[in-house]
Amino acid sequence: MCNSWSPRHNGDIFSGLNDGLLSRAEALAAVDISKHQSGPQPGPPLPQLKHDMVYHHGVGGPPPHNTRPHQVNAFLYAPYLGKSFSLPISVTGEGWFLGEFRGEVGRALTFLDFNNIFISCGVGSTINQLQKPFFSQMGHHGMEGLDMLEPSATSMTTLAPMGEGAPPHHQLHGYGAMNHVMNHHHHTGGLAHAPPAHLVHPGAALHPDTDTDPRELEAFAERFKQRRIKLGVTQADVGKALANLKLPGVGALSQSTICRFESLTLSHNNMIALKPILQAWLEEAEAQAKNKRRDPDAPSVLPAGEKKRKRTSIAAPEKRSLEAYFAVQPRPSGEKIAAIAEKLDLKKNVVRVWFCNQRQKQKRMKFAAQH
DNA sequence: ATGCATGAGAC
DNA sequence: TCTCATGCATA
Repeated sequence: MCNSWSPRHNGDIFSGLNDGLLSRAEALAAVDISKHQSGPQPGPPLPQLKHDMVYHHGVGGPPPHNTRPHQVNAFLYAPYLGKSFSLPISVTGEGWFLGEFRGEVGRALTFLDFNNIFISCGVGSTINQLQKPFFSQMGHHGMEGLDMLEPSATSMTTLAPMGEGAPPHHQLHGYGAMNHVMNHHHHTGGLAHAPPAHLVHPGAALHPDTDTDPRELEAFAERFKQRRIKLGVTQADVGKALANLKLPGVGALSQSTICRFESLTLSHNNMIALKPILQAWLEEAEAQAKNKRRDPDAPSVLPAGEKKRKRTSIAAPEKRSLEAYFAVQPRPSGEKIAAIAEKLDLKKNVVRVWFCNQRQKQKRMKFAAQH
């Protein structure tokens, strides 16, 4: 297949682009036809490919037809992210669209969309044909105008992820460096930090290395869930029961938190702080179960419904734009947040909170990724 | 299970 | 104004 694509040598793809194109293009996609090695190309640094990507190019099949889409494995380079990706794209006479859209790649691409980027295919005869915005064929409204929100376009060719002088922030150190920062109290349960060792259940491990080890936490979380289920207790039940443990400074928790603990979607520090508490509950619960002593449950009187919080829902197109911008600048200034909010017709606070939550999520993901 | 929100405390 | 631990509401 792909005959009409006369596979040119990949090595020249980047250097072959003229300055005009380079200055404007924020991402380059070089079609990596099956015969080609899908590995890094000379020129920009080429990070490893994400493992969560799926490679399924329809190569080897019938020759390309103008009207029938065919898939090729594209090599995409996103300068802003300083990363490269390889992914399958479908090509038609009209243009092309993604074959995969998720994870980091998805973000990179929405990022491209956000900036109204044009992807260039490294195959001579079809470059023009492929120079179309990703989403113009996906029913996505254009993002024209948002470019004004972008960080200085001059550094666009920089390979390192950048963004309006955002400080290094040492966040790459993951949670290791944050273990000492977990010292603030909290309004809800006072669980913000790990309880003093002497308050921890006797059976709890006290050795830092043991309590802190991500793998140990993971193992415990799984054990916890299984035993919890065996006890016939729901996540919400556990949360409430925690208050009955009478551990100093330990109050109830929500189903959300218990769920997140079990699914390891809390921050590392949070996991460490909660582990001994949940472990204490688990052991107590199993002890009571053994004694055949079941609590008739508490009355739990719902304090007359009042302030019903309303959860705003951000529509997919807007969300893609936010993700796009996030990929470029995870920490936009207040002004930019306002600008983004206006462009997307969202409340500024909604946008601000979205970025906050996104950062939290990203931290978790990064941590999980390296463990 | 997860998206959006809140609030205390740290910058 | 941000981070972080959490929670409410909902898909």
